[in-house]
This record gives sequence, C-alpha cells and structure tokens, in this order.
Amino acid sequence: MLRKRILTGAIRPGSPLREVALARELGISRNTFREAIQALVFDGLVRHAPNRGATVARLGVDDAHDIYTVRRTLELAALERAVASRPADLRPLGDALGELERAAADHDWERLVEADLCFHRRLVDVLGSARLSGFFRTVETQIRLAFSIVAYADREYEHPAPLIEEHRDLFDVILRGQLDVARPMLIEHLAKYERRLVAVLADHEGRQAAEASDAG
Amino acid sequence: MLRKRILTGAIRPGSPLREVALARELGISRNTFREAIQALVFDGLVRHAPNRGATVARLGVDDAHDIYTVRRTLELAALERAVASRPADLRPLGDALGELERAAADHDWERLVEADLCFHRRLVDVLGSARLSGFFRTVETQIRLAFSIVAYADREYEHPAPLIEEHRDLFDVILRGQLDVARPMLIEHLAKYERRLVAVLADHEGRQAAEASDAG
DNA sequence: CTTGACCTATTGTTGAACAACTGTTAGCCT
DNA sequence: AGGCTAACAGTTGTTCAACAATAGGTCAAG
Repeated sequence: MLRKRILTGAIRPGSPLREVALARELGISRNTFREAIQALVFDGLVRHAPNRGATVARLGVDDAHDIYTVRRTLELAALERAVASRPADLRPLGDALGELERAAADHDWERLVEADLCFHRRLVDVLGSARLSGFFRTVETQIRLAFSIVAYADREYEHPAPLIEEHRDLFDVILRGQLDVARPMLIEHLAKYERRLVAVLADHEGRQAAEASDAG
Repeated sequence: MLRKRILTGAIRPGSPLREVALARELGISRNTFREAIQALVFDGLVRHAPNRGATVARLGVDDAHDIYTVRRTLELAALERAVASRPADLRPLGDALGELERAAADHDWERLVEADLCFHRRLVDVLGSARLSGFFRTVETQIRLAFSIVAYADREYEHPAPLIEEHRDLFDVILRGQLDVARPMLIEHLAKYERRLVAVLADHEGRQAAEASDAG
C-alpha cells in the first residue's frame, strides 16, 4: 500500500512518514508499518534517519547520475553476454519489445513505460545472476519514482516512435551479435534518457529551492 | 550481534533463527529481533520464508557462481574507469594494497582477508556510484559468509605470496593505464578464487548431502 | 500404507506502554 | 538585543503480552 502511494505520487518526495498517523490510516499496527518502511528503505524509495523518522526519497540530479551509472554498468555488461547468446535465450527480450510496440500502437502510456522498463530488466536478466537482477529491480523501482515526478514534465512518450525504433534497432543488432554496433547504440540510448531525467530533476530542484526560500 | 554470530560461524548456515528463543538469548524483544532479521535478509545472510521463519543462508555452488558474476560485472566495469583515472583517485586502492602487504608481512590472516576484500571494494568505489558500492558491500558480506565456511578448508592465505603479487601487479598495470593487460589479469584473478570457492562449496554440499542421508 | 483429523510450535500482527531522542518554545541572564 | 538553559510536546525506539493464522507432525481409522 505504501509503495503504491509513493509511486503514484499520493505521498510526495520529502514527505515525512509518521508512524502513528500513517499506520492508523492504513489500518495496520505501528510494528508492521515499521517493517514496511524498512523494506521500502532497501528499495531506495524511503530514507530513514535514526530518531528522526522516515521520509519519501527525494531524487536529485546526483541520484539520476548514480542511477544511470548503475544502468550503464549492468546493461553494457549484459549486452556483451546477449550478443553471444542463442536466440532462444533472448526470447524474453523479444517479447518485451513486442509488448512495447503493441503498447505504442494502442497509445497506452502506462503500458509503454512498463514495457520499456521490462525490456531493460530482461536485458540485465541475460547475465543470469539473481543478485544482479534483484539489485536492478530496486534501481528500476527508483526509476519509477523519478518517473512519478517527471510524468507531467516529460512528454517523450507521447511521441513514442523514436523510443520504439531505438529498442527495435538495438534488439536486431543484438540478434546479429554485433557488439561493436550495439554498444554505442545502448550508450547513446541511456545517455539520452539520462540527460532528459537530469534536466527535469534539475528544474525540479530549482523550483523546490525557490519554494523553500519563499516559505522561509 | 546476529550478524557477528552468523559471520563467525557461531550460528551455522541452515540453522533456523527462532524468534522467541534467540530474541530472549540476545536480550531484545521479538519485534526488534524481527527488524534485525529483515536487515540481514537484505544483506543476503538470512533467508526468510513466509510463515516458516528465517534461516541462516546456505551458500551453494550456484551462489558462488552468482557472486562471482556480480564481482566480474562490477569490478571489470570499475577497471575501465580506474585505468582512466588520475593517480589521486586511486589513492584508496593503493592504501588497501599497502595494508595487504603489511598484513602479509605480519602473517595476520584476518587482516589479510580484510585487506583483500577492501581492495576490491575500493576498486568498485572508483565507479563513483553509491548504489553500486552499497550493493557490492552486501555481496562482500556474503563472501565473508562463504569464507566462514571455507576458513578451515582453504589454506591459501597461509601462502599469501601469489595473492600479494597478483594485487600488486594489477594495481601497477592500472596506474599505467593498460586496460588490455589489466582486464585478463583481473579476470584470471577472479576466476582462480571462484574455482577455489566452488570446489570447497561443492565438497561442502557433498558432505551435507551425505549427512542428510545418514540422518534420514 | 494412505487419509484425514487433531495438536503443537512458530510466525504474523495487534495494542498499549514507556524510555529516549529532537526540535521548539519560553524564560533567564548578561 | 542576543545567547544560553530548561522545560515541553511530538516522535521514534523498544518492550511486553496477547491472539490469530499457518505449517508440520502425531495418531487413529480405514
């Protein structure tokens, strides 16, 4: 319940998560609430300071760079394995691409985001490491949090053509095993969305600083 | 307290962690104990099944492969950055190497292991991602757990010369920026210790299977 | 030997209580 | 006025006792 509220923006980044009040509101006990908080801390959705409570994580420009460093590291490593894989092992990747194209055809914004994330998750899955896949999922969750902020600012997904094309091209090149082509392609793809995210978050940080000085 | 007990082998892999009994023994309440368990689950030291409780993680051959996939992925990526870094940014790496050599000179087994882990941790730190560094630390913790099993079986550290030499060579090559030399060096270094760990764990798994069939 | 009904140990969750800590406010002194 | 200290209110950290829900084992009947 908490995760949902945070990811949908019902509870905004920076908001304190008061134990008594929220537990009461969610109809659960304080202890259970605290366990939930702990899980969200490990997801990176919540920050917790001793004796000062938990707040919804506030992702800034630094976090965006960090997150994309993770993505570059894991996805480029996965790419190397992917180009050397048999097509059968890339099936999940292809399925995600199909879903991506169908969602675009339906102009279904939400499914589009979902399929995009799914494609990259399944790329990382190619590495075959449960630990890396699990870790990437936590980062993916944080990307979702970023999206929940960005959603209104970034209209890329209303013109999904280039998004589809980039994934399609990348997948084709992977199937052909052309690592030297795929690498710069993925690097540029990630850099593009990193720039976009950074831009929006920088703007967001600016606004928040302004609001803070207004209030103070 | 729990982490210490697990890493020192005081509580052995596979042992159930009964809430009432252990909380009582540690002098804490069940709720606090459960929060501790949750933290250890995210460290990968403890496995938890709903309604069936928590047990100390039992690392098998699969886990060894998984862990070394993580190490290869992160450390090789870090290597690429490291060879392009200024010497000042590699200072922590050099310090760890120094400590490694001192520990070897003192024949201090424990410090040797610590310095070895520290060297690799600091290599990953070169990536400059708090998330990747944090994730690597959880994997490092799991390596410690593996070591706690292996400790009696693996006497490599009693002849630390090759271990020192490999780290020293790797560091020198990194300083000289020779990625093409450093890469296979690190790959071989990791492969060597993966083989060793896998061998010991395979043996361990064999024994446990034998014991289990003895008991049953 | 299987099936199914109990039984017990254990986990999941709750509610209330209190100690410990934080940030704030009020009052005091200089 | 400015700065220090002390009481304060709110919040978190932790404990305890209780009960519901689940899993695994035991025993009897077939």
